[in-house]
Amino acid sequence: MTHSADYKQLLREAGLRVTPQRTTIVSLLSETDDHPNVEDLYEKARRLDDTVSVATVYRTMSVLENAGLVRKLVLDDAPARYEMMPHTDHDHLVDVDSGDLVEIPGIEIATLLDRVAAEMGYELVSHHTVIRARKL
Amino acid sequence: MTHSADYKQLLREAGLRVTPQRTTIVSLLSETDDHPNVEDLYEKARRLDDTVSVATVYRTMSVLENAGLVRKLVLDDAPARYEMMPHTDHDHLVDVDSGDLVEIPGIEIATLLDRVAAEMGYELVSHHTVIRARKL
DNA sequence: GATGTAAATGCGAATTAGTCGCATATGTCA
DNA sequence: TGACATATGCGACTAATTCGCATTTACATC
Repeated sequence: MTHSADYKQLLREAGLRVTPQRTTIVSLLSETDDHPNVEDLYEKARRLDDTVSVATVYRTMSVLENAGLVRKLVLDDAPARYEMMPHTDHDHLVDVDSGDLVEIPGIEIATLLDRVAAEMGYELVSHHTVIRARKL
Repeated sequence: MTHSADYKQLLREAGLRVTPQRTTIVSLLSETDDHPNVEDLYEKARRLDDTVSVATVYRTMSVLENAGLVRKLVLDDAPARYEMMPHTDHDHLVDVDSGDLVEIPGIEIATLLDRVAAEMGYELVSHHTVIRARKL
């Protein structure tokens, strides 16, 4: 359990205003293993601070995403999920039977996409890879 | 310009009922280079056949997708776009400055993802890769 | 610490993309 | 041709997200 001062620091360093709502949201997202959506975050945040509104969760996620602190995972037929910007780059795999979302470790995919973009005359800004798969 | 009988055939072979609306939609989608969304398709279809409704376009896209005739491209912050299922597999690159969507040719990406899934004990069902990039 | 100001928040209303229920129309198969 | 399942149009509905606006708050400056 990291001290909340760390999360405040994180916000400050990103040039963002430090509000209790943002601090709460960042700490929740930092200290979870899964990939919550806005509703999940809203409910958890509510328990810690009953002033936070859904609108703020949405706005905060957008701010954090723009600041490069969080990553938004857009799925086919479910609300977007979020994770703190991973230090170790990874992509995602959705188990089509269970709906589970698991991380694909490694930089292999990113490396390839980087090269592919370059070959097409582009500089890669970001990428989004979701594999849908079934357990063997 | 392909004869509409071909599109009817395509539907029939997929085990789907051949309706004028479906034929119109398939022909529009087959004969375009870009990746239209439902609204685009609806407007174009309307011009050819003023009975078609938005609901039918949505339903048709869903039917075609399930039948494996069409591929749905889910984007970050825009309505889904569609393309006829490509014979040559490819992924997509969005130019972040212009919003253009271009195709990434080749099977390199698919091959890698296939291998990655297998290494994790999964069989790949489908994948979705969108690169956001900027012209060099 | 007090204070001015831009930015953040809560609330509920609005918007957007997509789905659904139902009555009617139509494709398909015998 | 007739029967029946399926597709369609329409408008109502839902879910996810955004927005407008009045109020509050963070933070730079004094």
